[in-house]
This record gives sequence, structure tokens and C-alpha cells, in this order.
Amino acid sequence: MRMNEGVEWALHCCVNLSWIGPDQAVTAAKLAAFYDLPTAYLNKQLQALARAGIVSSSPGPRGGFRLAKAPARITLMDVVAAIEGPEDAFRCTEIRRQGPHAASQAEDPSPCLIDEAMRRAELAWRRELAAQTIADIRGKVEERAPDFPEQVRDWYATGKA
Amino acid sequence: MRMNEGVEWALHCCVNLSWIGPDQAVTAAKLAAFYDLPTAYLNKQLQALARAGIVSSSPGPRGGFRLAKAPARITLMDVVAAIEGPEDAFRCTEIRRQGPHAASQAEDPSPCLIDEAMRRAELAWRRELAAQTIADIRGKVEERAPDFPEQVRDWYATGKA
DNA sequence: GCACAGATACTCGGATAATCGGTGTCCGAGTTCATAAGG
DNA sequence: CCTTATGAACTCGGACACCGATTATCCGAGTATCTGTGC
Repeated sequence: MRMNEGVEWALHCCVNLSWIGPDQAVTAAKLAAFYDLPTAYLNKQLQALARAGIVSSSPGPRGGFRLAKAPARITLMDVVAAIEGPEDAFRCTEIRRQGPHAASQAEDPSPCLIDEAMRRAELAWRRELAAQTIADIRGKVEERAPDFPEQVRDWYATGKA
Repeated sequence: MRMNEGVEWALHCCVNLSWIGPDQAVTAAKLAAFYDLPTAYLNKQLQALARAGIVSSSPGPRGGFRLAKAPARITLMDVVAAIEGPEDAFRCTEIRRQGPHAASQAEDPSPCLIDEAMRRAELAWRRELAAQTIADIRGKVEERAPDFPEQVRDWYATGKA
């Protein structure tokens, strides 16, 4: 079980976009260059964020991506769901209904208890993700490195470190 | 992000093995036939369980698999870790150390805050999995269908539903 | 000087290949049991 | 009749193909800007 690498990229990009602010758009190429990522592939992930309403995209010159909501309203769960899709990691295939006992179990309406247990665990995971926002991450970074946001803004504006 | 299908198989097999008891071994072929699963591939999953010390395996005639520990001492976390491996789903690749800012971040010993947040969520998931045992599942099934364990034992003994 | 039409350059967006892990399968090493010979 | 050596059948165990999803890439549709012309 491995999570898409795009999730990590998307989260970092969201934090960076929160420093840029919603007034100007940043191109996928710039966002990719910041971390030496493949531009076209990062673009694909940003499209997923746009479809989920996390960022908004503008075409043409001066176009690019910007946050579509306040950072405090974007949870990690939102970003993960946007990239990974809404489906659970564990998917019950109802094997209890297969094999020699299919007949005796076919009409049983009660849910698979193993599925229930796994869902309970994933729910806890989702809860924890939903409790953390992009603003939280940003705040903690600023606590540790107060002048980092300014450096980021400068780099995106001038292209020079 | 999709979990191995083998996890579902392994959990169901562990519950079944808990009904059989540790006195007799069950072959991978029998366990597979119970749910119409591919025998050789299920065998692969059972090997993983054996390496993790969850089941013990015996070769030769009258050989097979049996639970190596009391069902109350086998958590869902144990089974998931045995099949999926011990690594986290989210793996921080430290992209903050790449690109133009590599130099300024190279010596920063503080952990990646995004990685921390994701780990916190996975920890909650692990906690929930570790809180449920095979014995718990078995107990709930027996509550709902008191004569199901007997049916299972009979099928494994005679091969007839 | 100002408005406007055209061309241009730049951006996202979805459609298209390459690569890796998960899925599925196979045959060999090792062990147990049954058998038969010998004492 | 009991012991022992032999053979055979059965099991797990790891090594070998196959497939789908993730990763990576490319070119086209659309738009804001810039330029040049006419008034």
C-alpha cells in the first residue's frame, strides 16, 4: 500500500500558494521548479486539485493556479481525497459470498465484520487528516522560520534564491 | 492508494483457523477452496503470515497452517503489517531539500511538518487496527450466527457443506 | 493621442506512452506416512 | 509379532511470467497581452 507521490507535491504546493496569496496566479512550471519536479506531471495533480475546488486555474499569459479557498478551510483530507480519489484503501470483495458457502450466506444482509473493522480504522485516519488544515501547517513553518515566507515570495516573484 | 487484496484473504483465513483450533493444520488448498481463491497466491500470503509469526506452517502430509498465537493476541494491525509490510503509506521524499532552496534547507534538522501531519493520521489508523483482534471478530460472528463455527469445522473436516 | 483589430505568445487540459509493484502461476526441497522385508 | 529400512505421496517455499495502475510526457484549445494601424 503506497500513497501517490502527488499527494506530497500537492500539499507542499498548497502551502506555498498560501504564502503567495490569492491575488496572483503561479504557473505549474514555477511550482515544479521550486522543488525540481516534472512540470507536466505536477500539472496533472494541480488539475485534480482544481476539479476538487481547492485551487482555481486561469489559462493564458499571467495565468496559472491560486488557492480557491482560505488556507484554514483546506484540510489535508481534502487534498488527499482530490489526488487519491474518494475510495477507501481497503475494499471488501465479499469473499464470504464465494465458494461452497455462497448459498448459505447469499441472503445475509448483515455487513462483513472484517470490512466494518477496517472501515473504522480508516475513519480514524480520515478524522485526523480532516483535523489539520493548510493554515495549520503554514503557521507551524512560520513559527520555526519567520523569514521563510518572504524568501518564498521573493523566489516566485524574481526567480532568484 | 489501494490495499493488497491479500489482507482481506488473510483476515478471513485467520478467523477460520481460530475456529479450527491449533491442534490440526489446514492446507492452503483447503483455505483457498473455502472462498474460491487462487491457491498458489493465497499460499504466498500465508507465507507472509508465517514469517510474521502469526501462523506456523508444517510441510508434508498432514501439514498445512495453524495459528501460532491465541486469537486474542493477534491484532488486525499484525496481519496488515505482515501482508503490506511495515512501511507507511505516505513516504516523505524530502522534496523541500530539492531545487533552488536545497542549500538553505540542507542543514535544517527539523522534521518535515507535512510528513509529521501525515504520520499522525497513520498513527491513528494503526491504533484503531491494533485495538481489534481476531478474537473480537470471531466473537461478533458467533454472536450473530451461533452455529456458523460448527459448519466451518465440519466443512474443513469433511469437505462437504 | 486614442480606439480597435489582428497576431502572438503563453497557459492549462486532456489524450498518449513507459515503468513499477501487485497478481497469478509454477516446479523443487523437505517431511511424514504407509509399506514391506527382516529378525 | 516387532523393528527397521525403503519408497511414495503430499506439503510448503521460493523463483518465474503477466497485468494494471502509477508515473511521465506531449501536443492542442483557449485566452490575455502586445503591436500596429486607422481615425
